[in-house]
Formats: sequence, structure tokens, C-alpha cells
Amino acid sequence: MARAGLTTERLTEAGAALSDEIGFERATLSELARRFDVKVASLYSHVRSSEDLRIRVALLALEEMADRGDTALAGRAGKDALIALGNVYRDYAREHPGRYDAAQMRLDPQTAASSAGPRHSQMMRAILRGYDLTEADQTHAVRLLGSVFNGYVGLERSGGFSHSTPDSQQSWDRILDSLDTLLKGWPAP
Amino acid sequence: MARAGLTTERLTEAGAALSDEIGFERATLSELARRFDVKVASLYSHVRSSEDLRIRVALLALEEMADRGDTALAGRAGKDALIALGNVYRDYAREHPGRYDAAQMRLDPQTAASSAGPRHSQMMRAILRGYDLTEADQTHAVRLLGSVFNGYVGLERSGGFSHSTPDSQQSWDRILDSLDTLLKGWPAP
DNA sequence: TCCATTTGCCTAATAGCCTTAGGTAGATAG
DNA sequence: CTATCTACCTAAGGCTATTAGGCAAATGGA
Repeated sequence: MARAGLTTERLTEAGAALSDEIGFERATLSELARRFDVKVASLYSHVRSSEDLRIRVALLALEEMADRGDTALAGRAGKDALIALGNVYRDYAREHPGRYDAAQMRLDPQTAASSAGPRHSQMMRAILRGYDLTEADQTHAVRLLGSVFNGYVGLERSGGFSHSTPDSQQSWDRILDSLDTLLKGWPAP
Repeated sequence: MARAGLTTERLTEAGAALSDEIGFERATLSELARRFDVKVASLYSHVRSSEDLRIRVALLALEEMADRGDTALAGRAGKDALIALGNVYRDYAREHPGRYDAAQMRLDPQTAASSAGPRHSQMMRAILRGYDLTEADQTHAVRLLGSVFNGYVGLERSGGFSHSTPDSQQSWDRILDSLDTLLKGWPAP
């Protein structure tokens, strides 16, 4: 019997593609096996469980977004950098909805710590160096940025404000603009 | 055979309680049937499908949060109101994690329109009347508030910033504070 | 090149959840 | 008190996940 040439990486990549195509929820091991024309049990040589694969897809998505973030931030600072990073998340979610959903998974602390998660915090901190904040305020601001980026993209994806005026793009621009203003004049406690 | 006295409402309520207890994902019809000491098929007289129940739990959660919001906003305005509403979401998520997860479901436009979703927008608009914003800017600001509230609670729940300093409460206070400042001096386009 | 080992994929089997079809007994109404 | 309704049941089929054990293809050492 011909071998399909499965590897953990290939399965993860295919799982990610499948998630984008039919949704993270519907991307099952069974469906994956069907696509590779292989029996489900065969996948267990490369992946510990269904959950294991989903975590791998989540980690892949986090890495990909971090990579895009690095690229986007190169040579930018201040408001430019802020906008660039925000767009990384928003664009990624549009292009890869399944992967983006995967990235929202709650990872256990161990896994989260060794994921690209910390890279995301680092990128936000890098942006904040363009503003004048104390160490503690930088942390608060990182959390604010994370909340706004994740929150906005999430609401946009759940259709919260499609087909209503003003359109989503305008709000997005306006929100990034006001975040910049806020960071420039970050209020004293 | 004694009857269990099932109704759609009772199942929805039990589904919500079960979600809080074992997680929204794990709250299955099978488990629900077990709790009521009833066969799974019996539930189908009261609920169309597994998905149907999950949507009902989501709608319940949205209603409950809106009710809490109304109560919290009564007699408050400006920054007080902002803080009060923010805490409604944060506290609700802590007290009812399963329900909160349910509320994140992507509902189809029909269902979303007839849900308590619009009440949430209305509450935010009510708060913004305490600030001086144009109609369009009010919409942008509603979206910003929604993003921050949802985003922050989501990140907090996924363990993003537990066990790190400054603690999450401080960031939350600081962020609400800065949102207030931002709204007071909302930048011109 | 041949043999030994590894390993990639298979079959078989179990278990859990979801869903539909059709039956029965307890509640309800005329 | 009977007729209808309906709440719950049994039975059965389908999909997903997971484990155990087997065979054949690939791999590497002599």
C-alpha cells in the first residue's frame, strides 16, 4: 500500500487550512483523514489526540501572527507601528478565520508560556517605547492594546457591526487614532 | 412512569448552570439528560437540537447581562456609569464562565437582532450621553467600549495576565480611567 | 545485497454524542 | 369517563474519538 507521507507538521498545516475552509469547530480528525485518503486511526501516529491537533493549529496561528507582526513593525514607530500591528491581527483574522479562532483557545500555562504569546506582548511593548510611559503603565497599556485588538476583531467577526453606518473600517481607523492620542497623553493615576 | 417535568426554560436554565459548572463545551445534551434522570431522546420534545440549546443559553446570558447592566446604570452617569457597566461584564464572566462563553457564540443575524444584543449597545450609548460626542463618534465609541470590555474579559479569562505584576485589577482600573479620559477629550478626526 | 528493525498505515472494536421514528402511559379536556 | 394529547420511552443509525494489535514498506547496518 502506498504511503500518504503524513507528518505532524503536514497534519497541522492541513488542519489549519481545513479550519479556514470549514471552520475551526468543524475541522475534525475524521475530515482530515478523509482529505488525506487515510483511515482516522492512522493519524494517531502523528498526533496524540484531537485536542492535540487543535492546540498545534493554535500555536501555528500564534507564530504566524507574530511573524507578520515582526515584519509589519520593522522600520516603524509610534502611531505608524500601532496601526501596522493592529492591521496584522485584523487582516489575519479575515484571511484565516479558522486559524484565528484556534488562536483564541485557552492554552494551559505551560503551553502558553512556550508559545508565541510572549512575542506578541513584546511587540506591543516595542510600540509603547515610542510613547512616554512608566514601566507599570506600559503593562497596563499592553493589556489595553491586546484587549482592543482582540476585542474589535472578535466583535467584527461575530458580525456585530456589519451593514451599519458608519462602516467598520471607519471605526477601526478612528479607534486606532484615539488609542494613539490616549497613549501620547496617558493620564497620571 | 413518573414525569420529570421538563420544559424548554428549565432545560435552558439547567444547561446554563451545567455550562458554568463543567464548561460550555462539555455541557452536552447527554449530560443534561443524565442530570434529569431522563433519556436523551426525551429532550427533543423541548429543544430542537444540541445547537438550539446552546443558542438558548447564549440568549439567556445576554439577557442576564443586560439586566445587570440596567441595574448598574440606574442613577449613574459619566465615569461612574462606565466603571459600573465594565464591572458588570467582568463580574458576570467570573461568576458565570460557562454562560459568558455561551454569549460569545456567533449568532445568525436574525437571532442576534432579536436578542438582548441591541440592549447592550443602547446601554453604551446611554453612557456616552455623558460625554460630548457627535452621532458618528458615538458609534465609534460604542465599538471601542465593546471591544475593550469583551477583549479584556476574554484575555483575563484565558489566563493572559494572571500571576504577573501589576495585577489585573490595577490594569482594569487604569484602563477604565484612561477610557474616561479618552472620551472626555475625544480627538477630532 | 540481504536481513533486522523501525514505522507508517491498516483492520477491528469500543465508547460517547446527536438525531429520528415510532410506541406507551400518564395528564387533560369535553 | 372517555378521547385526545403529550411527555417520556425504546430502538436504531450515523459520526467522531480512541485504543490494540497486525502487516508491509522503508531504512540502515553487515
